[in-house]
Amino acid sequence: MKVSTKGRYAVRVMLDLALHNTGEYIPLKEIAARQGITVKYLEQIIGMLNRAGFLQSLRGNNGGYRLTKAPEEYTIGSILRITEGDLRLTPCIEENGQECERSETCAAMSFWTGLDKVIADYVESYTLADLMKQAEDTNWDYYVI
Amino acid sequence: MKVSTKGRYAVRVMLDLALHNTGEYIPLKEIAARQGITVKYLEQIIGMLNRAGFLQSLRGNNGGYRLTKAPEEYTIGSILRITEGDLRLTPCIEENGQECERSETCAAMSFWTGLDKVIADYVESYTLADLMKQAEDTNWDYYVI
DNA sequence: AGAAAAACCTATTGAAATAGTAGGAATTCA
DNA sequence: TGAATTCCTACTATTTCAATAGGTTTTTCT
Repeated sequence: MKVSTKGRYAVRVMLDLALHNTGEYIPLKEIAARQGITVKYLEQIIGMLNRAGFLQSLRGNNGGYRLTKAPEEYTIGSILRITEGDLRLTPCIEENGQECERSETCAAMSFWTGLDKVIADYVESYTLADLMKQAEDTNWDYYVI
Repeated sequence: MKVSTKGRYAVRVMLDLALHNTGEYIPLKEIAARQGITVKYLEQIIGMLNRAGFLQSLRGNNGGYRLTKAPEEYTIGSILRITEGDLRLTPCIEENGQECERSETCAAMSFWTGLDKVIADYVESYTLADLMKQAEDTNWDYYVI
């Protein structure tokens, strides 16, 4: 019952791109250095974000990545869902909408679906812009973020 | 990012004990049959709940388990924590209170700790008594719970 | 006393998920 | 052409998960 490194790193990468956004493409090498994560591992993660349309990329020399939208438009939930998949803690309801066979008689069903809802509501309530604000409120740029 | 079967089964076992509570000891065999889970696997799970003081047990013929407290006194969170351990989704703060090395500069820290808090608040807000009510509101006793 | 029924204990196992590593192909720019 | 980059996908080691398994101990009933 943990968020994987992929999910956490995805948030860090997106935040890094948001904080260092100049309109130019930012090479993964720079992000990896700032974040202390290998380029190779980040390639996989940023690849998922890119294929989801969250980023624009440019190959070759001077290539890299940049955001396609304003930071306010990325909820943390949407970022996590790219790498973690569905964020539900229980398989009461599958992604295809199919319910657990016990659902008719399951007294815990509403507890679990309620739990999934508070999580979903929370992660949707935060955006990249909120995290940027957090970063700017602290002395983030004196450190390696 | 899923609650394990141990956690989910623990809730079902506790609810089963609460719904079938007569003051007598209930053998695991009965619970296992109702829940469709093997006795052997449930032994491990109920053992954890028992060692945590959530149950009274009696060995030997006519032995079994029963609750030690009133259903209102068991939060679902407390049950889940027995089998799942700490319910935090991220290792920002360890169980021993030690913080992640990045915590000083981590802009996502308050996001993650806030997420853990909404989860903790939610799971503490539900008790076994609430689930019993859910069970009784539906036609639970016509089915095998 | 003896048999049966239950809790109790802990090792083992197979499968899946996690957290990367690795090697190279394709693209772009200078 | 060469360097820097993205892009793609296979592989691997470790850990976690979900049980299974094989017993030992305790208690009650006959």
